Order: sequence, then structure tokens, then C-alpha cells
Amino acid sequence: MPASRQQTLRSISQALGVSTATVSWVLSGQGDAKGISAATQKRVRDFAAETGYRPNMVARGLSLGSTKTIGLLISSLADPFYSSIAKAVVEEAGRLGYSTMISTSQSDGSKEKEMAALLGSRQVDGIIVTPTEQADWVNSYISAGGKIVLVDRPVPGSDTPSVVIDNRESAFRLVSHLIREGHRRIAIFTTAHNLVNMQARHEGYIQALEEAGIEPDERLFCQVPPEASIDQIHAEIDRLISECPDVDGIFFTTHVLVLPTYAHYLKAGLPLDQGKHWACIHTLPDFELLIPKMSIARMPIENMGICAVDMLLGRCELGNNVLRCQLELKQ
Amino acid sequence: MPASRQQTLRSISQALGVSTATVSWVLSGQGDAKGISAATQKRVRDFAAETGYRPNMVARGLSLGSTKTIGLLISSLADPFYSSIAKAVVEEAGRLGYSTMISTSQSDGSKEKEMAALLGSRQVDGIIVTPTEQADWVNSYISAGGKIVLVDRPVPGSDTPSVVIDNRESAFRLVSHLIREGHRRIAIFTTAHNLVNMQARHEGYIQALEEAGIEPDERLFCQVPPEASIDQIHAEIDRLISECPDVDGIFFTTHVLVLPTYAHYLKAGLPLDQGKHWACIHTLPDFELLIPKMSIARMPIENMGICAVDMLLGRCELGNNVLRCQLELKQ
DNA sequence: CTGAAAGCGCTAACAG
DNA sequence: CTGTTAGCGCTTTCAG
Repeated sequence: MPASRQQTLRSISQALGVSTATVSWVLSGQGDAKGISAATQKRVRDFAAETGYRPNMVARGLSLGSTKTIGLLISSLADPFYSSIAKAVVEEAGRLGYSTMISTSQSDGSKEKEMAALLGSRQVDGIIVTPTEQADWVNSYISAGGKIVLVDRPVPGSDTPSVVIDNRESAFRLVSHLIREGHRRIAIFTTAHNLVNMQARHEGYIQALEEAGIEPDERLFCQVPPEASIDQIHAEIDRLISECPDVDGIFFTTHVLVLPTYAHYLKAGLPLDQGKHWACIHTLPDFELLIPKMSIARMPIENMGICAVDMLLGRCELGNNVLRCQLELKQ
Repeated sequence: MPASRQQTLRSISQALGVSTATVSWVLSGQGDAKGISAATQKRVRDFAAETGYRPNMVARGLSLGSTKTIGLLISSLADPFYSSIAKAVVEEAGRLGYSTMISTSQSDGSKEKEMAALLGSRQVDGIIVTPTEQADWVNSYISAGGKIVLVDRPVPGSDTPSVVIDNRESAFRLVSHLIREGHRRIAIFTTAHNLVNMQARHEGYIQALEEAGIEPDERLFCQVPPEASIDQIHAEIDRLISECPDVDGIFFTTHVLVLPTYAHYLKAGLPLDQGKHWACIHTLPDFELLIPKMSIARMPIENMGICAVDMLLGRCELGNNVLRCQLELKQ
């Protein structure tokens, strides 16, 4: 298969005394359509099989103007959320005969732009992106003729095709559930508050409180910067507990904050009760083991990836697709 | 950047009234070497910059016979172990100007072989693989002229370049530590026992016991199939506890078994003591939070990925590279 | 029923 | 100092 001593269409055609066109047609299944005799077809096919011929996809890509490759541009492969998306995308693309080229932006807008350009110059047939805040390049990418589907986050002020969840709604329903369960002093614990997603989740939280006639309290608003250390998280929890000793519930806007908080609760001997008074958007396999009573809005990551690929490859309508979270409300 | 209305070398050369060779040389930094006048060079560069020219890497790849792309073939992106390797590989490759194409084998030997062939036909400059047990294709891939570096596991009966850790040694030292700490009835909990890695870890365990004059006991040998359900894991723990109520330590051959066991211990109210009597090869960020006293052999994943890429791209000696785990022996 | 040949965009001899 | 040109391996139109 590698570059060196490889069969080519031409070497086959010469060995068999036919033309390259004939070989190309037979091997791409157009033999009958082009009216190649059964005998020749068999000769070609057998020879190709015996010698283990594999077409040079780069040459084919150049010729066809399509590489059967998609690009995936995510912030990091370290976060299980993104690597799950990667998994879904890679596998669905593979199913459809596409390979996927992967790049990471480390949540850096300029790196992201650069990577998108690189993928473009590699002639991928389209890219799937979890955009950073500074994804202004998206519009120019599209107007330059590029295909793109956003995942998880939209780009503000652009109707780029996307597959997202309803963040406000999911947050609203989780927090409403906690309220129905009798909690009134519900904290919100968030990070990366500049992201539209996180803001929408915050809105859902506020809305749930207001509809229940509960006054939002600034002191119940916990926040750490993205990539916060464990210590920063613990400090924020400590602040919450000391300023609001009456806190009786926590809404986590993202899974990354849950386990550090859990560990801190355990160590400090704080009341945990299997997470009965907790709710979180998104979850990890470990959570169900450790905190089985936490209510969750399970993101349909598998479907998000599949949907993104299908949209990109024109297997379903292009548009702004809002997928539903699977709500699991525990008592 | 995308395929459609894109600048090409030729369109630039025509617009400027120079030849494609001139443009190619200037833009690839060979302008001075080829003796192109400073004036022409500036004209070319400015025009390219203004019009946002991006070379078609597919065409370049075809012409050069090298795509500046590597393939990464792992079993799954769902396991944080593999996605961490992916992260390291993608980033190091990127640093060196290579893109990476990613495929997953789902631990299926024939799928793996197929994917390797696909990557080959896409003319990647080499592949990095965490091979399955049936990786007999590796040798023929190499003799066909392909470059390949194995990560995490060698292929038995082949001296394919690889970067691995010393599994027997790491297991030996972890178990020896538990023994020194006064434990004598140490169980081993393993999975995928057909893999050479796991067998080596088992050997290290046995060796540590024997050197301490402790008789290995079959009943302390716990095993579940790969992809085992939580229930299967819990059942195996229950078996262990009931057959060997005197068990006073556990050596986990892999991180995947730790959290399910932890959760079971918690729920059953079994003595846990922050994992003082546990040891594990490899770890996850969460573990340090929940089970701070567990002794671990931290795999140098970052370095493994970097080393694999560097070997593949000829930046260091090809060979069988054994990296050291960072041992963290707690008391 | 099959072959010749142009062309995808780029590189690199070889000529001037 | 710069242009011409022959590929890289494949597809596809147009002639037989």
C-alpha cells in the first residue's frame, strides 16, 4: 500500500496489454456501463486482486476534485466531550467512505483559523468545527466556497449550518426539577462564561428561578475560569458554602466541574446524598457510578456527530439543527 | 481555501506574466536559491498574499510523492488512554508540519488491517498504530515499503519500531511496594488477558510475590472480559471478597477497572482508606481526586506520542523504545 | 468494445 | 535571471 513499489493503473494496463482507461473503468465498477467484455473485466480484476492493487487516492483526489476526506476541528482531544464527538464523526464518516483529518485549536481563535485554512488547502470536502468565540473566519471560509458544519456551538451573527442542543431549555428544565423537588437556594456553578452556550444555560437557570418566584442571588453564582485548577474550584466551593450556608442545590453548567466538587464534598464530609440535589448538563460514565442521583441532561453526542457528518455530506437538509437532550430527572 | 474558485500557481503566473516555476520557487522559499530577482519575488509574494493564495496540497503531494500526512490507527477514541495518545500525536505532528488522519479499529484485527490499507492508499507518509493481537499485517505492510511505529504494544515475533513501557517491571515494582507496605494477600484484577501487555503485568505481579516468598493464589486472580459491564466487574469483586475475605490489597493492571471497583467498595461500605492498599498501572485525572493514596505507575503518554511521531518522521533513531513509567508509591 | 490523450495543480530537471 | 516541459496516477471525453 505504501508509496514505493506500488502497482499503478498504468503498470496493470501494460502488463495486460489494455489501456489505462479500461482498467480504470473496470476497477471503478463502470465496466459494464462502458461495455468492456466480460473476459477483459475478469482479467483485469483478477490481476488487480493478485497483485494487491490499491488506487492512489491522492491522484484520484486531484483528478476528481474531491478527496473523500473531511476535516474535524475541535479544541482538544483531552476533554472526553470532544473526543466523543471525534469518535462519532470519525466512525460515521468512515461508514460513508470518508476519511477524517483531525486538528485541534486549543480553544485559540487564530490557531483555529489557521487550521481551517490548512484543512482547506488539503482539499477536504468539508469541515466540522466546534468553534471558539472568535470564529469570524467561518463566514469568509464559506463565501470562499468551503463547506462547514458547526457542532455544539453556533457562531453568533451567522446562520452557518449547525447541530446544537437547546441550552436554555435544558438548563431551565433541570433547575425547575430541582425546585419541584423542594430546593430553593440553588447555586449555579459555571465556567467559560463568555461562551454563548454557557450564557444560555445561565439564562435557563434564571428563568426557572423567576418562574418559581425565587429571587436570584448573586452569591449563589459560582464561576471559575476555563482550565481552572482543582484548587480554584475548591476555593470557589468554599466561598459558596461560607457565604451561603443554606445552599441546598447545585446546577452545574458542565460536567468538568462535577468531579472536583464531588471530591471536595467527600473530603470535607459535606452532605452529598448521591447527588440528589445536584443537576448537570452532560455527564460522564463515571458519574452514574459515583453520583447516581444527580439529575442530568444527557447530550446526544453520538447523534450530534452523525448528524453533522450527514449534513456535511449532503445526506440530510442543511440547516440549524437543534437536538434534544435526554433528560434524566432523579428523585 | 476550498476547492472552488481558488487561486492556482498558474493563475498567479498568468496574472503576473511570469512562469509557474518562478511562482513555485518564490513561494516555496527557493527564490534566492534559484536566483529570482528581488523585484519579481516581491511582486509574486505580494500578489499571493493579497489574493490569499493557498497551495493545493493534494497536487503537491502527488508531485512530491509525500503528503506531509501521517495516519493514526487506534482501537477507540472513547477510551481516554487512546485519545490522550491521539492528542499527543496530533499535536506533535502538527508542530512538525504534518497533518494526521485518524482511524479506529474497534480492536478488530481485520478492520485494523483494512484501515491500514486505506491509509496507505491515501499515501500517508507513515502510520502510528496501537495494534490488536492479530496484527500480522504489520510485517507485510513494512515489506511493501510502508513506515510504521507501534505504540503501547509490540507485535509478537516482529521487531517493528515501537514505543512501549516495561510492563513487567512496572507491575513488579508496584506489587513489591504493596508487599513492603505489609500486604500479603494481594489480588490482581485484570482484563484482556490475551494481550502481551497484560500478560507481562501478570508476570510482574507473580514475580514480586515469589521474590517475597509469597505463594500466588489462584483465587486472588480476578479477571473480566474486555468491554465487561459494570455488573460483571461487581460480580468479580464479590467473588473475590467471598472467596478471600482476607484480601488486603489489589493490583489493577489497567485504569478501566479502578472506578467501577471504587464505586462498588463505596456502596458496599467496604474499607477503602483512600486506596492505600491499591496499585494501578496508568491513571486518570479523576483518580488523584478520589483515591489519592493509590500507588500508580504513570504512563508517559505525552512522551509516547511525541516519541512515536519523531521516530516515524526520522527525527530520532528507529528502534524498540522502552519508556519509563513515573512511579508514584504512596504510603 | 477499446485506446489515445488531455488535464487536475504542483515540482523539478533542463534550457536558454 | 527566467521559461518550458515532463511528469506524479487517476478520470473522462472523444475517437475509433
